[in-house]
Amino acid sequence: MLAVTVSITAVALARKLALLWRGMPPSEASPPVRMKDIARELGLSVVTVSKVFRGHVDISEETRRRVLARMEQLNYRPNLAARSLATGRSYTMGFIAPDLVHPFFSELAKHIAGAVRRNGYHLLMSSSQEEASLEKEEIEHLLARRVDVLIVASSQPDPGGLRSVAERKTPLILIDRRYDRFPAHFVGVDDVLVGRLATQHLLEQGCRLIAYIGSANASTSLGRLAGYREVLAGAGAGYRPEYVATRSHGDDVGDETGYAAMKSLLALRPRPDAVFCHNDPTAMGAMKAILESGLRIPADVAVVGCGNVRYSEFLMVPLTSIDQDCAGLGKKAGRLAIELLNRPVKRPRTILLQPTLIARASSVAARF
Amino acid sequence: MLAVTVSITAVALARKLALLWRGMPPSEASPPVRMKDIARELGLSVVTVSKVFRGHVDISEETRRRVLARMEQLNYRPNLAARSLATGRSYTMGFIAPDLVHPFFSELAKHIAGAVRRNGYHLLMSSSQEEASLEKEEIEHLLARRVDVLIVASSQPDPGGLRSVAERKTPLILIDRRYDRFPAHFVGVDDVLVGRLATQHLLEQGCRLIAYIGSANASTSLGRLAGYREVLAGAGAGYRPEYVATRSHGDDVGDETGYAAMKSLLALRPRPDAVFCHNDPTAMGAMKAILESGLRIPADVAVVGCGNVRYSEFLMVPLTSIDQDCAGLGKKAGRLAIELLNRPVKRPRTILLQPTLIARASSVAARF
DNA sequence: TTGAAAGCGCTACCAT
DNA sequence: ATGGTAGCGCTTTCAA
Repeated sequence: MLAVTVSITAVALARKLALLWRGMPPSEASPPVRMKDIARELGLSVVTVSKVFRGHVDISEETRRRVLARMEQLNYRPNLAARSLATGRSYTMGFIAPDLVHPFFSELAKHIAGAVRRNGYHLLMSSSQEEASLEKEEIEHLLARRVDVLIVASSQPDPGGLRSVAERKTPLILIDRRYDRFPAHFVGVDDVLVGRLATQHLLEQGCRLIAYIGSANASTSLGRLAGYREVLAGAGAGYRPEYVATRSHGDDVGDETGYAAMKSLLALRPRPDAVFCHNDPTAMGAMKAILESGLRIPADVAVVGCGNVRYSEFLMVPLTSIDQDCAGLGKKAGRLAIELLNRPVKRPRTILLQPTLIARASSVAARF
Repeated sequence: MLAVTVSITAVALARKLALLWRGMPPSEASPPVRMKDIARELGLSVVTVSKVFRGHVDISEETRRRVLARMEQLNYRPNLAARSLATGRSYTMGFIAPDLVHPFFSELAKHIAGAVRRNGYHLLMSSSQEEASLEKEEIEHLLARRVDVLIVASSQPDPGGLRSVAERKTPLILIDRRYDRFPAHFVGVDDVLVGRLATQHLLEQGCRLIAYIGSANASTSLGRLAGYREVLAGAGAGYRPEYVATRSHGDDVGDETGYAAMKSLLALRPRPDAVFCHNDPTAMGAMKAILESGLRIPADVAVVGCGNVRYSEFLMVPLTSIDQDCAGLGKKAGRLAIELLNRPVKRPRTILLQPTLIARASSVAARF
């Protein structure tokens, strides 16, 4: 009997080694270790093993040691599907952005992920391509996956589409873009201030005919527009509706939108001598349009963007931009998310970070 | 009895409406609908409901209709944790890249996600920050989550770190970066050809002293270097080791690496009259260094990057770059991943796409 | 300090 | 065509 066992084992081992030798994985990998396996080996119950794993206190030091040691050896990893089913938590958060290739949102994703990582949380990310319907679909998809928290930089024109989420028990955190009087947590910057900073800066550079390129979809764009108008009004510089370009079509490609919008603005008389763009990709497109028209930046037209995206300084003309502290936003959102897992659902919290202007060549001393 | 029931329902409804009215979510959302609920309502068994949901054939048209109708009404969503536990699949794939803010990789992620989306798959994404140890950690993390497929743009200096993955049953797809004689699927471009295209192009522009900036970590960089050397040798243009800069430290910030490397290269005599950078962020850094030194692009130094990243044309000087068909890579990888879910594990497949050169101002007619 | 039992929601297998 | 039974691997509750 023993001989037979040995010989079978030997054959199996030989086969395995042969496969490894040829650089191939074994045809049948050993199935993952389960608590049951460890329990049986150590003559304990599954419950005890589970308790040790979760750091429960009513376990003797001796037992704990043995279990942990064995887990280490076998490289035990809990089956999260099983755990999810039992606990009702997925240890997963959803993050939806209009465009994950836009450096602002990918940077955001990176920092959120970093903030929740230590708590064993992973991010399921989706891109809505700046389309409200796709966003709704993705929200449903993530909700079906039972994400524990949903973080959304929303593309909904109004909060109606998010209403159904708010009605479920999954906590919802809006980031960057928000809706007034909508019962969800919010992490972002003061967009009106963003608009003020940018416009004020352009005025200080001597610009007088300041245009704005925004998007009709995004709340951020509206806030920035408000700040822009406010400062213009205060300066007596006059607000001209024709200097404001806000497209409503889904622009997950801000650069193209910015290019087209700037082309139109440049055709106006008097021609604008500055443009404030509601995000950096849009500003890139605008800069391209300006240079193509044979005009100089900032001498003929000064440009200010927003987001202070990673590659801003490598653009045609280094881009002045409003920094939104992307890293800060991500971290705050991540921390808030973790907090919401345990705390009872309190009233919506709003976290606002301060935007700051980073001056670069695209605007500095435009008129001098 | 009926009266009582009605009154309870009415009270509950009123409470719910009151809450909605105030714009707040109901304090306790109704728990998700389960197959059990639908089965009970319709006087069927859970099994039948399950079969309908999964499009099984042995179901009467009548039953199917009723079940689907009810599911629609109740907006039924399966509990994926339960399904995972029962099937052993997570309906999730892992994607690890050196840097998800790098537009090349975020674009890749976007297309992979798009390709697997219709199959009900979501992507768990992680960034390894170009560090081998972090990558290993993330791999373990994703494996613990039982992702069904793992797609990795690896930062390992050698495949040793991936060996343990290859030995498990989770299919592994390497993307962009690969290792010779390593038993994993691969989707990428022919990197030697990339190097040839870039170098050949620069020679054709009249450049003779062509430098290379790469990374010691990435297989891609080595392949491109090989192509570069090959062409230089063939042209009798001579290969000068001092013109090759490959840093080994983790450069998830290619732009800084490129900047520093270019600074050194510019100090050489004779000074290079062209530089081929193994990716676009590196090229951005290099361009900055060149312009800062008061030199012109391409007249003094021509630049070619690789990746043809979304914003390449908006840079200081529109950047000539080797396009790797990012969208194609993503789609191919996604399709392969789906295929691997069902097919038995066959021998590693290699999918190579053709790179193409996109000429822009940073290199064109450099010497004329 | 330990563990038996029950159950999370779904699917696989095999009867009927 | 339909459904009963038996899990999947883990946590929760409560008894020992």
